[in-house]
Order: sequence, then structure tokens, then C-alpha cells
Amino acid sequence: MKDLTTRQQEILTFIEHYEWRNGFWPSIRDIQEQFGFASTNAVMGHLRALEKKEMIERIPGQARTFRINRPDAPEKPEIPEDATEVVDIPVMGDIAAGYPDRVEPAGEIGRLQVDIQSAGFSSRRRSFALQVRGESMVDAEIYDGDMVIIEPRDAYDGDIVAALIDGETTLKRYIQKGSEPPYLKAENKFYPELYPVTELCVQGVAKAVVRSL
Amino acid sequence: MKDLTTRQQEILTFIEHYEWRNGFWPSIRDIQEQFGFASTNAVMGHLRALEKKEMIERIPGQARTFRINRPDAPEKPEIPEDATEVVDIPVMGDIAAGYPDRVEPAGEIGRLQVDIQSAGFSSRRRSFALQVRGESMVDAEIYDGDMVIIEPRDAYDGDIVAALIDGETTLKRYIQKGSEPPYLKAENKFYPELYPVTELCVQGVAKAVVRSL
DNA sequence: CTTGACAATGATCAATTGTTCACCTAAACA
DNA sequence: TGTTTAGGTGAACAATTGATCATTGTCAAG
Repeated sequence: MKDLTTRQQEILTFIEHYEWRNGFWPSIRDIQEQFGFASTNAVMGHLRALEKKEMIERIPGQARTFRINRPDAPEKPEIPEDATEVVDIPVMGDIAAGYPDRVEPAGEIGRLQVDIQSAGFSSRRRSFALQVRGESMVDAEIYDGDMVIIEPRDAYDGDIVAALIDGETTLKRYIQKGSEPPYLKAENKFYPELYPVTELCVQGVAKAVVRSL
Repeated sequence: MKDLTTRQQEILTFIEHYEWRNGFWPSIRDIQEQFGFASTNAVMGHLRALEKKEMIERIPGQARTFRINRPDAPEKPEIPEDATEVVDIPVMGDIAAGYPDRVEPAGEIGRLQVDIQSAGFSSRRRSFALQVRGESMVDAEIYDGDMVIIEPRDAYDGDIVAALIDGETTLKRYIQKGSEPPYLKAENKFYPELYPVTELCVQGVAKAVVRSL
């Protein structure tokens, strides 16, 4: 494949990009308008050049029928090299029915995959996602219906944790000051602030929130 | 979504297959020829039905501009570990520098992978994620630093949209009552409610929020 | 100085393609 | 019996779109 001029590269990028955005290819006049050409023929020239250099293919006379000739043919434009490690996370519906300090995989209602860079968890741990029920954490901007990604690990003061209370898993703030016994705190001024914790059973620490709109 | 007739299902399947094979969408006469219709209007009728049932979308008057609207129900009962269909979403940093009504892929700062069942978007559309800056949507529970997953499509009244205002992409509520001209609305009582929209440039509709804790 | 690539204008043409109108058939329905 | 819904014919129309003509200008290489 030969070298492209700057303009040709721009056109090619635009075409790829247009398809990526819209799901179909641009017309010649779409390209013309994008670059502010006064004539469609300006586009035609570039397309002919790109065809000659075997960067694109077209069906003569037919509208919006491009084919991009990428040597590596990635489906999406420019997937960066830094292979992001992806965590595959089961979405749990109701984990309260499971073992007290374990997650019951039967409760899986879906899967969520988030890469590490974006959300910052460790792939080593077996993270899972929880659908939030209730309003106990609205002051921490976590709302009913949100999905919270939980990483099973020990909690530190200030962490938001998924914990078992009365046989039900809820989201609470974990508070531990000095050597005092830890307690849980709801982040909703209409809820009781403190939860008596006889047997503290923390499932894990919240690392991210996902909400469908 | 309503049930399709056999014929409608056949047409829909053909359109999808055609795109799969050719990389672009069929023209009406391509479909006509495939089914041996004597009139293009036979196709038109089915397309209208499919649009009414919200299975497809089209750009009126423009050639080969289909969009398939699947609720993404993979009909495989036995789903192997790795078989979950995953949407690979580029995370955009600053998209204002790109094309006026398009997203600049160079602005990619990461990737996010979310599967379809969990977040409920279509894999056909080219979704992308945006990092939210500013507080203009805090009353819709979207905060500074959140990542919002945007699906490029036309906005309806009440949607949260990513739109270009003053060369900057912001998140706003899209309001369109009846036949009145649409406008944008910030969801923050400290912000001006209405935005004067001379040239409304909607990048897409917000489908999900992802926040790292 | 000339040649050839690259880039673009402006006008025009023709094919492709989406759209619409009038009209038809058959089955389902109430 | 009339009515609706799905499916279809046939013709004509108009918008979109790709293709082509002649022409201009720049700039680097030979």
C-alpha cells in the first residue's frame, strides 16, 4: 500500500469515521460538505486516488458502497496496542440467599465487562456487580437500580461496602476509627446513620457504579 | 416490540445478511430483486411496517441508510463463558475538537467494555463513552468525572443527550414539546435552565453512566 | 522551462434510488 | 356483509447521488 497525501488520509479517515458513527457509508456529497468543497469533483479526484492506491473499493455507480482496504482489518477504528486487561464481572441479582460470606453464582442475571484502566480494579480479584435496591446511599450518589461493581477484599475506613444485614445485602459506608469496633453507615439523611453490627459480614468494596439511563 | 410476520422477518433477515456480506446496506431494488417482486412498492410496504414496529430505522430519501434496531436478544440458550456479546466502547476525552457533528476518534483515552444485556444498548450502533466535566447534570445524578455511554441516534423529548454548545460537548436534557423547536436544559438549579439552540447538534443519547469510586 | 503530481472549481448529465398514487387480491374478523 | 390487515402490481415522479466535461492553480522534480 502506497503512501497517502495528507488530504487523502483526511478523506479516508472521515469515511471510516462516518461509517463508525452512522452505520452506513457517506455519499460523495457528504464528504464534499464536510471538507467544504465547492464541487463534488474534488471528492471524486481523491476517491479515484484512494482506489488507485488500493485503500478503498467501490461499486461504480452505486450509492454509499465503500469498502475499506485495511491490511489488518480491525473492526473498530484504531484499537490501541496497550491491550487493556478486561475484567469479566457477573451481575448478581440477589446474593442474600447465598452463603454468608460468599457470593452465590446462581444469582447471576447478566455480565458486565469493564477494563481496568477505566475503572481501576484488579483483575486478580473476583469482582462482581450488584444491582442496588433502596435509597440508603443516595447521598453518595448511588441510586436505586444502579449497578455497583464490588471487589471482594477487606474494607478500610471510608470504603463503600456491600454487606449482609438481616440476611440482605445492602450498600453502606464502612467506618472504622482507630481501634474502635467498625460500624456501617447509610448515606441517606432519612435513614438511621448507624447500623449495629454484631457480626460484620462484608462482601466486598464498591469500586464503580454503572447506571442504565 | 411487536411480532413480525414471516415476510417481514424474511426481509429483515435479508437486510442484515446483505450488510454482513457486503459491508453496506441494500437498496430497495436490491431487496425487490431478491424476493422477485415486480414492484418496489412491495418492499416499501414491508419497510414501513418494520419501521412502525421499530425494528429498523432509515434516513428518508437517502440511499442505503438502514439501521437495525434489535433489542439484542441472542437466542442461544447455552452461553459459553466467552460468548457474551460485548460492546467495545472507546472512551472519548475531548470530542469538541472533532468534526462538528461527529466524534473524533483521536480523542480516545481508554476503552470500556460492557455487555449488552446489562446495560441495554444495541451493539449495532457505534456507542462511545464520554467523561463528564462540570456539574450541569447533577440533578439527574450525573456527576463530574462520571463516564457516560452515548449511543448515536436521534433524540426524543426527555432524553439526556451529548450536544455541541459553543464548540464544547456537554450533557443536557433534550426537550421537545409538540411541534415547538427543541431546546436543551441543564439539570442543575444553579445553571441556566434553557440553552438557546440556534443549531442543534446532538451527538447522541446517553444510555448509561459509569463511575469509578 | 517544462512536466507531472496534486488540489480544486463549476457546470452538466445520467444512473440510481426512494417515494407516491391508484388499484388489486386474499384472508381474517366481527 | 362490510371492514381491516397483509401482501402485491404498475406506473410515474423526484430527489439523491455518482460520473464526466473543461479549466485553473500550485509546487516540486527533472
